[in-house]
Amino acid sequence: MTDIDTSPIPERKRGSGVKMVYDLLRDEILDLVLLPGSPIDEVQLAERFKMSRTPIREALVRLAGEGLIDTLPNRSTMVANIDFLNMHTFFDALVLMYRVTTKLAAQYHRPKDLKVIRAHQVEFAAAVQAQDALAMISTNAALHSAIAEAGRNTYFTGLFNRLLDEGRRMLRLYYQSYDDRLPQRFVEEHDDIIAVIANRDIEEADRLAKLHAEQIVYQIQKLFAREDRLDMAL
Amino acid sequence: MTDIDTSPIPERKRGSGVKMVYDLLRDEILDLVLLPGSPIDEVQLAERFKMSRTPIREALVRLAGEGLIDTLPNRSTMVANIDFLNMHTFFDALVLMYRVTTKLAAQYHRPKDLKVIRAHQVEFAAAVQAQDALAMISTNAALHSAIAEAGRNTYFTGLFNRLLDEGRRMLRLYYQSYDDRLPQRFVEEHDDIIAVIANRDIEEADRLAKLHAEQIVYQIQKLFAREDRLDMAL
DNA sequence: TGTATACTATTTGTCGACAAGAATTTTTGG
DNA sequence: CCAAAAATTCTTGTCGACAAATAGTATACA
Repeated sequence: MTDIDTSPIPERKRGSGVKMVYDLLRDEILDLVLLPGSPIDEVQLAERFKMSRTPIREALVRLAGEGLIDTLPNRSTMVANIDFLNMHTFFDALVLMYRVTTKLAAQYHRPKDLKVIRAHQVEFAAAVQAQDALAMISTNAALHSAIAEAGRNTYFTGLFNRLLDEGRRMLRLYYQSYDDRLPQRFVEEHDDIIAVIANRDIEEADRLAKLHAEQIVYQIQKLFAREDRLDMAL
Repeated sequence: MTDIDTSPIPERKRGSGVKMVYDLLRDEILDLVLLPGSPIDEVQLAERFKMSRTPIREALVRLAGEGLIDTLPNRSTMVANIDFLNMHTFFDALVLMYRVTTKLAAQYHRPKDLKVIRAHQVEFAAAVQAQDALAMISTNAALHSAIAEAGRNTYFTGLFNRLLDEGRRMLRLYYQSYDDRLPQRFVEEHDDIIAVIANRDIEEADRLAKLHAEQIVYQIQKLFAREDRLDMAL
């Protein structure tokens, strides 16, 4: 008697395939499992997910739309590179979105939003406590994304989430070593920001968000500068 | 001798089909040739463009990514509706992008950018002179898009262009009659804005852009209010 | 007559295959 | 031995067809 392929879960629901591939590839790109510049092979993915190339390609088109992969016509497609030369444009956009989303959250949030926001803040504090740099990045992003949601402007949340994703990718490059940690100060700043949102103090929300964002940008730049020096030493 | 199908241009270059369908559908949606809510039939499009459904679907996925069409899983796909209820979020985003892109243009523009910007302004002035409302909309969008390009921040230009597209769609709804015209004042405001950009006066660029944007928003809201009254009269 | 069920039809999601371009290797000519 | 041309391999873009899901229609039953 020969072995019969008793595939555990060969049945996929119609239409779920694209989303599964999209989500997984997206995570792998943002977590740097797939490094920037590495090629993406449709056939390989088709084999890996046990499906035809058609849904794979649809997922890739979506990712290309978000700028996570680059597609050269009739040629290879690869994970988008990180543009370190124009980093300041990223920081400009990030700071502005921090400010405007926090401001709008102070203006339009509902009681239920605060519960969600505070839950994320608890997780962020725990990550800082545990000195888990990677967890800090993701919980910080989740917290600010929740604040943006409370502002209820899809145009801003859309751009902001995109920026947070891109930031997650950049920081992964530098936090590989796990030996860095964001200062406790950020936890307190978050608490202050949440407080002014709850108080609906719009001007103060803008001011604190600006300071907070600039602190984070400064922190990142300091990190990059240190790495640059290490690179030069080699 | 029977008629032979001497199709004029049956040959399409490999890979050009998707872009062609995407561009054309995009224009038709933004120009309201395809009205919001109207269904999109893949098979019909495939026949119309004389190609298989695969490239059609790829174009549709891209359009969905930009929010121009809505896709219900396993069901119909249709042109995205315009969200009149949350119009203020659109205006918020539009005003902010007007400001920040103008500001960055004052900061980072190069001589060549000004030439392009001024050319667009000439076209806008001509449209106002000709009292061609539709041309005013598109030339105004082109002008501000060019200003944004001079600011050299892809995150902002991306969101801004998206907003301008959405605005183009909204205004088409109200400018069908061709009997409206933007005031000459906007031409002068544009001239002032271009002047401060050329002078690299960042603060003044922000101030003028804010005033200009709020004027435009006010104009649009006035237009909508009038239409609402007409609707109610029916 | 109204409602629930079965059937049909339309539309979408997926598949395997083929063909066009580009990259790579092999062959040919100097 | 090297360079240009030819052949091959490999990947992508497109196609026609099939199958699943849903909508619409007809039928059966109370």
